[in-house]
Amino acid sequence: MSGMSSGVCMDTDLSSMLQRSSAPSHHHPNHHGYGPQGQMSSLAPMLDYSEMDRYRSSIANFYKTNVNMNMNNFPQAKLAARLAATPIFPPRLGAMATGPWGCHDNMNPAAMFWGRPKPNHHHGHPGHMASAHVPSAAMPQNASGNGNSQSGRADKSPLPGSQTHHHMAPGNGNFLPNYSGADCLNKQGHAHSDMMGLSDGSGCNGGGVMGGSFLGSLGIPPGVIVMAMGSAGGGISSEASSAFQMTGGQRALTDCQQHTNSSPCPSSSSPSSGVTTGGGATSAGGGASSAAAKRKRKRCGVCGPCRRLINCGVCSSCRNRKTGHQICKFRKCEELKKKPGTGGSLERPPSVPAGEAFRWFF
DNA sequence: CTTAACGTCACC
DNA sequence: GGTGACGTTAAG
Repeated sequence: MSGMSSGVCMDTDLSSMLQRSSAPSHHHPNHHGYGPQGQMSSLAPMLDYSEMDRYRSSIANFYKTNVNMNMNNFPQAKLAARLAATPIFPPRLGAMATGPWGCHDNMNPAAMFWGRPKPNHHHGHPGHMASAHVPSAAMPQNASGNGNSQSGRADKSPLPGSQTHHHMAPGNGNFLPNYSGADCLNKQGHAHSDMMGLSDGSGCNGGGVMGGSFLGSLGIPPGVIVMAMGSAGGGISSEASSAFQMTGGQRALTDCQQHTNSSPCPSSSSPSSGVTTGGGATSAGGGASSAAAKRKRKRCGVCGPCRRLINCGVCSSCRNRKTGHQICKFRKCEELKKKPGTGGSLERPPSVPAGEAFRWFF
């Protein structure tokens, strides 16, 4: 963990910008008028969208420029740059700039590009969590300031700037307002108890993981996202699919997402899914032999780490990607961490009950 | 026991 | 072929 707390204090233009402009949501949702159920009784007056637009432009620009240095190492950064300029989510949906830690102090541009919406009160705890407060700029409405070619995409958003959608992320950005509750917020937010956002999010239903990501800011349970994205026919799918592939176009979430017509990810038995936990459905030949079955397991796709979309950029696996050949430690599937033999036939983490995802969503 | 490195596989 | 990721194993 040493790497986590050290050397992650950003002193970049971005951070300074954020510190200056971003309101330090001080982790107490209620301070912002959020009801315990995520209702923002009085948020609107607190949001200054002109400011948000300003930040958005800044962020878009930031990623288009500064992040380039890390593009190679962090493909996500590319996406971040793109997303910073591409409104795949409804305008004012509430953007995200929380780092993978779901909290502050991750300086890796690639590792911090999703986040929470910027609470707009310019007072509070300036030193605290300010650095990660990339404002909602990550989800521009039109990225006007950058000559961005996709600036008009906001119109395509499936959820047009509805006031009912733009306030997903109270305070600390781990928000899942309606189903996680203040308890969760408190747990993950201020206390930093879930800085890594691993599946141990227990009461928070894994919110920590997605909480650090843009999905979390949708206020939709992680398990639902995949389905929602895919099934949203007229929805976020096209751009969102890119977002989901930010892990390098690999398998984690994209596995789920690719099967939009079938069952949702967690329990998907889709042939090519590979999300068959412990089901060695991987071998191309379909050898189906037990040996082949345990030959190479795949990520469950539903546990906290699996739902994490971005590499931390600081763990040994990330740092030694070339030699280590390992996935980011914080994205390492919980299932794969277990011994193959150990009856850990856990289909999904306790936090993601089988049918719950649908219930959440509907 | 944990971690890092290597071999190998899977996907593009 | 490049890249990401899992399995294995050696080192600490």
